[in-house]
Amino acid sequence: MIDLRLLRDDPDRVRASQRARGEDETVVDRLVAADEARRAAEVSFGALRNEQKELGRRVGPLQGRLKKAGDDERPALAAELDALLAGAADLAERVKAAETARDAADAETTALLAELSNLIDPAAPVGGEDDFTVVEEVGVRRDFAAEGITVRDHVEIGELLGAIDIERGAKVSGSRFYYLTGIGALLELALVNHAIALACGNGFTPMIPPALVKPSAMEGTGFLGQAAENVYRLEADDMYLVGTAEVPLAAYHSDEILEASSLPRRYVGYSPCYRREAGSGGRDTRGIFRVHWFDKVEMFSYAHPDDAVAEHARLLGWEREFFDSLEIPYRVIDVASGDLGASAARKFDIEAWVPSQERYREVTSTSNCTEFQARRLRIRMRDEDGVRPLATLNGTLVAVTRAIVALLENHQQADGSVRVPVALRPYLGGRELLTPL
RNA sequence: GGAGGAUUCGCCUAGUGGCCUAGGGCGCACGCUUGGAAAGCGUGUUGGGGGAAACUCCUCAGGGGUUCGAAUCCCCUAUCCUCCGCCA
Repeated sequence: MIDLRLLRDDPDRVRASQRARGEDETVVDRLVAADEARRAAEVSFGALRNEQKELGRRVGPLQGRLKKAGDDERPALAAELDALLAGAADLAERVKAAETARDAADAETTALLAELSNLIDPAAPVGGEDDFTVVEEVGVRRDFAAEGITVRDHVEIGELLGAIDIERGAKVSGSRFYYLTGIGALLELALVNHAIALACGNGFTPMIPPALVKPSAMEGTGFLGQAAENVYRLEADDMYLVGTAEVPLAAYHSDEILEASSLPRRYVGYSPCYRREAGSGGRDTRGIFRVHWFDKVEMFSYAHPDDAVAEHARLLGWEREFFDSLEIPYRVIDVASGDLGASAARKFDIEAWVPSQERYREVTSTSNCTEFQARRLRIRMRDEDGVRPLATLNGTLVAVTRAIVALLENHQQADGSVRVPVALRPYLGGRELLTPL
């Protein structure tokens, strides 16, 4: 959620942000009105409650005097007490009514506030999905024709190597499921270990987080808005399967106040990710590029808001370092405003070259959520200026299935074998080549 | 799944219907003292809402209730602990 004070002071800025996202901007005016009503209700309740407390404070002493009073003053005191209690009873009614009104106004404001997406970073390109800007292209794309190689896609290579079993994935779990088998399974472990090692070397704390979370964690990270249709919900237990370790890593410090001096706090989580892929029917149906479940190593930072932009650049830097080490050509794009998630103010994707498709495809993504998630999850920091929300950022180190797609395809050889990039060899027992069975 | 117990300001704790407007200790911060430190003494130390401010309200795990008035009494929920059962 955004800061209500900012909404009051500069509603135009919020409207502009909603517009750039292609989202409803009328919510802004409704929210301004609701906030005003809430504050008025707060004042009435506070005043009445104060009156009630003052009255209440007089009851005790009066009862004491009545107890010790002689017969002559008793009737007068008793009458006074009765009058006091009668007044208090009447006041109690009004306090209760005012409290109910206050709570209702509060709930209304909170509900509207939850609808608002994060303010976009003015630096983000404006527009829809295709309006991204290319930041940089990195690496050299192989000329397979010149090498005399007929390009196989990852499904073919995966079969040759005995690395991916899609048919049996479908048999057991349905479409968009797979087994990683043999060298494929080892490849996942190698990628994960390599990623975790890179992160740990840069001061991240490794984490194995729960992949099943309560509604509050899902809501707090902003996945129950427009993204809700892509989330698996376990009806019987009112729990959610996470689509990314970002969820448990963000909720990890919910309701906490962190010392500003301890920031940035960096965690790297390895978890399964579950996505319903509603609305993507028919897209990327072949292979393991778009699946309902995959494993992922995700970086997560809790940062000082003033440091968030720099931290975002650092996360992107580590993502790039990882794909550099895999010797896979890629480009970095600055995602356009209309394609940002509800929580993100700005987002950079790394898109790896996929030879079989002859285009770049998303393999990682890093978002600066500024204070948006932190407000929802009540994560704050304490510094000289007091207590206030901090910034959260996340970035993929490796989404295993997509990395495998890029790796197998970019490093394939004429005979269907796959060259192992140097950086990965230590994690595969020194193997330099994956060969067909 | 069953039976008990617990949950108060970072930590420990007092508190069984009205001077609890939540007390004390530890820790922490600042000050006094000191050549410097320790000790000692003093002051401060949960968050949040409203308000320009004075100030005011909320916050004793969360939610409901009883009452003129709830940390305190009642009900529900959550989490943790102990024991039993079941399972790995």
